[in-house]
Amino acid sequence: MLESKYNSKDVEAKISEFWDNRKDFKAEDLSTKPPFSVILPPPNVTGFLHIGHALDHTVQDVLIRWHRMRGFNTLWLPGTDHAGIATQSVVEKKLKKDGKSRHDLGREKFLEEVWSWKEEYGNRIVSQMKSLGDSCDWDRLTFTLDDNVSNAVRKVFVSLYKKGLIYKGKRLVNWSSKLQTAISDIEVEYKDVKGSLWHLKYEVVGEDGKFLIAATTRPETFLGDTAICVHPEDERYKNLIGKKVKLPLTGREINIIADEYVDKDFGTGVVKITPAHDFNDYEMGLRHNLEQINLLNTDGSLNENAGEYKGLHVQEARKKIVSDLEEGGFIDKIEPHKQSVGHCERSGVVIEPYLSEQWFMKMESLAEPAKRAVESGTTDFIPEKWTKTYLHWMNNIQDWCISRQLWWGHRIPVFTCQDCGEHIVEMDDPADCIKCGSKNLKQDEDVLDTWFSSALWPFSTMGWPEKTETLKTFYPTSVLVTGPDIIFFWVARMMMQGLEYMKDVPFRKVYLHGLVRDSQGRKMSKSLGNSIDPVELINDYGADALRFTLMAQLASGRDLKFSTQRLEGYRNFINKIWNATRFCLSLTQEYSFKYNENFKTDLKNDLSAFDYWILKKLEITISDVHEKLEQMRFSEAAQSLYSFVWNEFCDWFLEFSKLRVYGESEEDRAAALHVLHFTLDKAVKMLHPFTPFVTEEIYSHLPAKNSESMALSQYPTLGDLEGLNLEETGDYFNDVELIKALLTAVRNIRGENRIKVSQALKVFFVPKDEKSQKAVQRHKALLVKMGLLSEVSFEEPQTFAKSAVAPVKVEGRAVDVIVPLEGLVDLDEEVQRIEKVITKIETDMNILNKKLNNEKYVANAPEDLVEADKVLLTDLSSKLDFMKLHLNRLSMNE
RNA sequence: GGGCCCAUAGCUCAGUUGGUUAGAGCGCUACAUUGACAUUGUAGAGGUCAGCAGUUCGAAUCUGCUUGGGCCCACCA
Repeated sequence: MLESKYNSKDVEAKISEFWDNRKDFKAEDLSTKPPFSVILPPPNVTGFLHIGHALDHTVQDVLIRWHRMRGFNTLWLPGTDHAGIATQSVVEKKLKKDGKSRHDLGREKFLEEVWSWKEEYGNRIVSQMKSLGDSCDWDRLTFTLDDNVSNAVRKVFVSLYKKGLIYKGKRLVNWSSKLQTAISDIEVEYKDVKGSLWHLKYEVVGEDGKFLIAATTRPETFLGDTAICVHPEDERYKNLIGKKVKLPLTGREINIIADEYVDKDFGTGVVKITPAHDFNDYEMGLRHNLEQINLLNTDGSLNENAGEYKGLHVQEARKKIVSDLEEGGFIDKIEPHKQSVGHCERSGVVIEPYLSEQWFMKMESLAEPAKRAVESGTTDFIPEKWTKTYLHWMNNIQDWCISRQLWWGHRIPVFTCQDCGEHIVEMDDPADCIKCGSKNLKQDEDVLDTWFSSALWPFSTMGWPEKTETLKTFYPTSVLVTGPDIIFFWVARMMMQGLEYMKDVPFRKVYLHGLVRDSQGRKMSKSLGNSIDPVELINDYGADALRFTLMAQLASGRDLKFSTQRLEGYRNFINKIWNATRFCLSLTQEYSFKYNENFKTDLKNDLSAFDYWILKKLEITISDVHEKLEQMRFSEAAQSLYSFVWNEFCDWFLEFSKLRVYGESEEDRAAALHVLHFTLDKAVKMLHPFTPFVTEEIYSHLPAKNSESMALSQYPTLGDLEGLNLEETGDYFNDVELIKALLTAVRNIRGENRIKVSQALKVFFVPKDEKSQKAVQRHKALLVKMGLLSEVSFEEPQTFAKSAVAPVKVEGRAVDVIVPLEGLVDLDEEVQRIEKVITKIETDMNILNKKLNNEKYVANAPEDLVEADKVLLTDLSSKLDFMKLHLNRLSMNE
């Protein structure tokens, strides 16, 4: 027997072990089944699972499990990422505690350290993914530094190099002085910062006492100025072009040049030019052939070009230089200034434009096909709005700085001849120079940006460059599930490389979900301390509850605020399913019931109308869930299942069934138990992609099971209901709806009049037509029992002066419910209740009347709509009459 | 500066192509609870769908403007 409370920990442990011992989730390279494939965005190998992963993975797992159960040959390919910067930083931090740096160890020793770190923590995230229930093909788990991936990386690098798409250049790049490496444009995060605008005075040579004033936000860079620039048409300065100015403090002379880049109307109309430390100035420097004076060391301190300021860090140097400038009278004024400053996404430090030799990838030609693929709909973005973001970036694409001054990653496979300077880029490490034959070769020290290997992920993980069966079967993948924050970093680059090397897009659809925020809508971050640990949540509430919560909250790609209250609610839902199962199983045991899977519903007994009813509801739910999942409307699919299980199956059907199961008729008991189990089985199967653990456990106890694992059983389809004779449900279905409405009406009267449930009532159900008559007669016993009534009568009462009433109408059936209240309650309550009902009816009728009196509405609206309104109006009006009559009687009686 | 998104019950949100008499969960109130479940049951209260204007027979839904909030891109020293 099952425990009365669902114990998620025990069940999850048990199911995990069950899965571990089987190979249920293996994809088949050769199969006649239709393929469905997803690559898992590889998380940082030494990282923790965070709530964003939980969402991302649940979406994928729902899709994967759903397809697997529908007979697809599914591949969910898992992997982990070496995450160059992040991982290297962690290990360096650890070394620092022992007072060591990576340079103390040397490259080889250091890499050994990182590998052992990876060995120690690399499994952590994988087991966290498993505890979430990720049904990946774990045998295919790939790490970005695995040989086959590294091989693909080298192959692509060599190929792009030979095509001339990878080149080396001395350029201004974004430099993180903390990480001491170049980073790419998209790794720079711009933030608004309050700063100052210093107006510096440059003395014009030969014009006694005349100064040009140029403003700057970074005064320390004046040491690297190699020109002063004005607009060629600026009357104020036109005559000075070609002359020289003296740099403050140092007195070094630089030219006054003219360029249209300068905005005459901004500030003084004079700009200082520092080609080695500003991107615009760099361009200008190239145009005017200016000298580039680099002031910085790699750690962000000033170098020998800064003279006496050498060794100071930028921030300190700025203070000192400003005070020196002020002292020397070189500052005209200082204004407060708000500007946006680039920060290193990873380390948070201010990015310095820094002149250095780096490797770059030309992007324009690669971007072209990637752009077209999305424009033409070969790959679709969901939601569609991200298409714009993607295309905008593609249209303005810049060359990508792919080299990083790190050790952890794919080392750039370029060998340079130390004698003749030739670059050798081949698949195998060269022994000697192809040009001069020298053996004095040296491999580039840098590694590739982590995203370089990520860009190849969809095919490198499938065995490329070999023409593997995996690639044939599963490429392109069906859908990529990820967050919109990595459209540029990852999605766009996979599109480009996939098209370049596989000649096809890497995925047919890109589903972009929102961010998981805290309950106040703030981004989760370490510094705010508002991060939610999914592992903790799984421990406290169960993986199923967490998954269902995420799915129920995930709508139309917007961000979701995570609320523990909702999580609790869905934990309760899991428990509800558990207990419904417990109930069914206890009955099975009690009555030694044997499930026959070929059972048929049959109207041998009036009570089997309920079977028709729940099966019809099941049918509706099956097609609804299918439709919603097909459209990736996860919250709606979840909602549909939730209300079917709780509000239809548990609230009504189980209750109806009790009467039948505990009744005399063995035949009816068997019928009820069959439908109970049948419906439960289908419901639980439909839930399985969302809540794999509890459903798998339940399944193992069900008599109706037809495969060892629910994960491999068949997802419910409408076909499952064929042969159950559901065609005739119409009447029975609505009969049950009527019974439900009648019970609700009685409960309503009880509730509003505060009549205790222990107080049995006599009730008059007065049917208004033959169908209602039949339905009420048939289910009299049930109405008495479930309505907790003492007696039911179908005659109009002699006097219903002191009665509560409710007219009930359902799909062509109408019954007046009359409950005598004599001696039970204060009639005022009932008067109030009736008055409220009357007001509501009147408002509704007003709206309808207004509509129907509007000739244009009647003329323009679809006929059936108008017709429905007319019927509704008639109904309301008779209802109103009934209520008014009753109200009169109640009042007369006072 | 350019672009995108959001605003619906006290809270968190659903609401597909305009046709509703605007929904759910939580919370709240009242009552109940010996045979699945207190992680429960039954019932109730609660909304001028941010504001204004427009299109339409009809607007939470479409358009424009306003207000408030969020995100992305660009980077004028």
